[in-house]
Amino acid sequence: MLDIDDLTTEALCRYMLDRHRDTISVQKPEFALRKLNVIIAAALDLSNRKGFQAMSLRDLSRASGVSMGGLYAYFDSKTTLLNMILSEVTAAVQRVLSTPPDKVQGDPVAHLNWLIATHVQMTEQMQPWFTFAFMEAKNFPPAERRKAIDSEELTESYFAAVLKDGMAKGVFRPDTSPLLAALIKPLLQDWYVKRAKYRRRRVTIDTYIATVQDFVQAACLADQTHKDQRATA
Amino acid sequence: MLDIDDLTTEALCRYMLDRHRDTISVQKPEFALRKLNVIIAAALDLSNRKGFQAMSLRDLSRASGVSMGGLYAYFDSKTTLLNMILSEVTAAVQRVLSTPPDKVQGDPVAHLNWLIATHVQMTEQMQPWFTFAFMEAKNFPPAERRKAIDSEELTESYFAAVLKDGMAKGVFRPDTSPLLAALIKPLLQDWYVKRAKYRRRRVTIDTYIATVQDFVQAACLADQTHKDQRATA
DNA sequence: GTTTTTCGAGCGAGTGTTCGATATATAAGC
DNA sequence: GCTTATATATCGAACACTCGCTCGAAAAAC
Repeated sequence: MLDIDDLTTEALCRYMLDRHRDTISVQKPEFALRKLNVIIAAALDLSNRKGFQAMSLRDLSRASGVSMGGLYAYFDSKTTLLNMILSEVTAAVQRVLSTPPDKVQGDPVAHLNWLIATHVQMTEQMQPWFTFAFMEAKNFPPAERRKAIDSEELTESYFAAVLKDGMAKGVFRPDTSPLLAALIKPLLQDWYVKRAKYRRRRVTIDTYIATVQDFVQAACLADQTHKDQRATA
Repeated sequence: MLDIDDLTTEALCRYMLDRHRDTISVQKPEFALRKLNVIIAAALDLSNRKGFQAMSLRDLSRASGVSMGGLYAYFDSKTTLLNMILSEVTAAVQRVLSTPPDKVQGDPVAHLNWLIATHVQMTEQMQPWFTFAFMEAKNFPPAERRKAIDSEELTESYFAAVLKDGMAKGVFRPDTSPLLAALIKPLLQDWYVKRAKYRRRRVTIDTYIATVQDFVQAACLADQTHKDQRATA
C-alpha cells in the first residue's frame, strides 16, 4: 500500500535540497541533507504546536541545534522557509495522486476509492507536513496564498475527473452534484486536522477510509451495492 | 428564516459587554457599546486578513480610531480580546442550535435538515466571526484550545442526538456510521472557509445547503425518497 | 593554505503593556 | 446660572522585550 513513493521527511528533504540548490549555500550534499532534515523536522514540530508566526528563529535554532547564522545557509528569509515546506507538500500530492495503479484505470468506482484511500494514507505518513500546510496556508502574503489555493484545486480536479468519467460511463448517477468533488476534500482533511479526536475515539485509519468511501459512494453511485464494491486500496 | 436571534455584530457586542462588565472599565453603556462595536469590527477585519497574531495593537488602534490606552479599557490583554470573540461564537452556536422550532421536533429528517440549514445560514450572517474562530482556534494556549474543542464537540453533539433519534425511530438506517455526525461539521465549515471559491463559482447558499442535506441524507436515510422530503428551513 | 561551514553577539524595527496627563461629562454648592 | 468639584473617558509617549536578519571571526574539512 502506497509504496510508489517514499514520503519520509528525509526523502522529502532530498527533493527540497534539489529544488533549492541555488539558495542553499552549503555545498556538500551529505552535510546539507543531514542538517536540512534536522531543521525541517524541528520547524514542523514547533510550527504545528505554536503556529509558524509564533515560532521564532531563535526557537528553531535552539530546537534544531543549528545556530542563527547557520539557518540562513538554508533559506534567505523566514518566508522562504515557509514556501519550501508548502511546495514540497504540493509536489508530493501531485506525484502520488497523478499516477493511479493500472488496476483502477478505467474503473471509476475503484479509481475513486483509490483516490480517497491514497490521499488519507498519504496525509497519515506526511502528517506534520499536511498539518503545517493546512494551518499556515491562510493569513499569508498573496503569492503564498495563491499557491495554497492552486494546490487545493489540483486535488479537487483529480476527484472531479473521476466523477465525470463515472457519470459518462453510467456508473455514477447523472444528477450527481457538481459540488461533490469540492466537498470530498474537507472530509479527507478532517482525518489529520482533528487527529487527536479520532485517536481518542479509537477510530482506525482503515475505518475512516471505509466510512468516507461509503459516504461518497452513497452520494453518487447509481445502485446500492457499493458496500461490496469497496476497494481496500 | 433564522430570525430567532439577532446575529449582527452590534447585537453580539451587547452580549459581549454584558459578559465582561467586570473587566471593561467604561461605565456608560452607550459609549461602551458604540466603541466596542468599532473595535471588534476592526479586529475581525484585520485578523481575518493577516491573522490575529500578525495584527498588532497599533494596527487595531489605527483602524478603529481608538488610542492604545483606550483599547485597554475593553480588554486587559490581547489574549483576552481573542477569548472574548471566541466565547461569543460558541455562545451564539449554543443559543441558536439548541432551540429548534416546534415543527421539526420529533421529526428526525426535518430536524437534521434544519440543523444543516440553520448552521450554514448562521455562519453566513456571522461570517467574520466564524472565519476568525476557525483560523485562530488552533495554535494557542491550552486553555483557549480546550474551549475551541468543546465548542466543536457541542456542535457535533446536536447532530449525533438527531441521528440517534432517527435510528431509534427507524427513519435512518440502523447501520448508519457513528462517524457521520463528526463528518458533517467539515462539510458545513467549507462554506465559510472556502468562501471565495464558492462565490467565484457562483454557488448560492441555498444550493450549498441543499447539496449538503442531500449528501447527508443519502448516507443515513432508509429509503430513497429524500429529495422530496428536503426542507427549505 | 585555501575553501567551506558554523557560530552568536549585535542592529534596528516593532511588540504588548503601562501610566501620568489631558479632555470631557456629571454633580454639588451658592 | 455659573462656578467648583468629582468622576469618567481618552490619550499617546515611554518601557522592557523580542523579532528577523547580518556579518566578521572561529572552526573544520579538504
